[in-house]
Amino acid sequence: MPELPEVETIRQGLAEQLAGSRIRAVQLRRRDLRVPVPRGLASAIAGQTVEAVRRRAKYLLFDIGKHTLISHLGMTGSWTFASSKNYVKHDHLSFQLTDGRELVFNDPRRFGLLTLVDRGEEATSPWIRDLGVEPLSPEFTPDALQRLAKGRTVPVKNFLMDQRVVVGIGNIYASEILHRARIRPSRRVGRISLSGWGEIVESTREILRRAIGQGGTTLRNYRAVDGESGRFKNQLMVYDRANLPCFTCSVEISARAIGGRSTYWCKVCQK
DNA sequence: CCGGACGCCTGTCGGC
DNA sequence: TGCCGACAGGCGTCCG
Repeated sequence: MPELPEVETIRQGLAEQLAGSRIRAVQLRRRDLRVPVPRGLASAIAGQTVEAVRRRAKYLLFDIGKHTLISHLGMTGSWTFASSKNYVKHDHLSFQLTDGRELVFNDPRRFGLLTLVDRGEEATSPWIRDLGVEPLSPEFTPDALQRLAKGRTVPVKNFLMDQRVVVGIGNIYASEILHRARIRPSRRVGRISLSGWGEIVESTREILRRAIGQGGTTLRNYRAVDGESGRFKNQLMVYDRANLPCFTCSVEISARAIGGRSTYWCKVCQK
């Protein structure tokens, strides 16, 4: 579900709402997520203070006492403040804060991740270790992409979604980025010119930055910590617009599966 | 090493 | 109304 703009929006909400809060108690209601939640997770963080909430790729990193809690939202994970003490279906973990509020992790499909590492040691964990460059960092450059793409035949859309190359881009933003860059999603990466990579870098930064500014994209489940929907849905140019007119040229938007995922593009605007 | 298919799990939606 | 298949914002594993 959530890509970088959604995870970053959640991070900002958590950082505002949570920094300095003390966790009175932790309830772990289900351990069988994508990988089992460590047995000792609840006792390790109960009674501790949340000092920061950081993000790496699509992972949220909560610095709590001597530990860092690593959380991935998978397709349907969410962190929200519960308005009442009534649990709803798929509430797997909750923090009762000393000020009376309660923060809940809910994930119907259980593709999410909750695990613990020593404070600040996430970079060497198997989840984080092999991740590629942050797209909003100075290391995300046309040269770096061209070097990684050299000799490869993957479609550019799959390449942009490969978290070992560049992190945070998922199925929605991959289509949006390539539309803005005027490049077809099926183009083989080894044959894209340096100026093509330049377009991709610029488009990626622009799309992600604007999407963060709009609080992300809500298609169905996604909600920010405060329950707000992402407003970038109104600015999607191609995603979920099969057979509707391209906003640039009025030709019908094309759609087909690439890499097993729904992909949208304009066959006139994108080459 | 690379690229592509598949499975994980639950909910929803459209067609019949 | 009910059933059934397809599909959903991610990612790890397996196979050729």
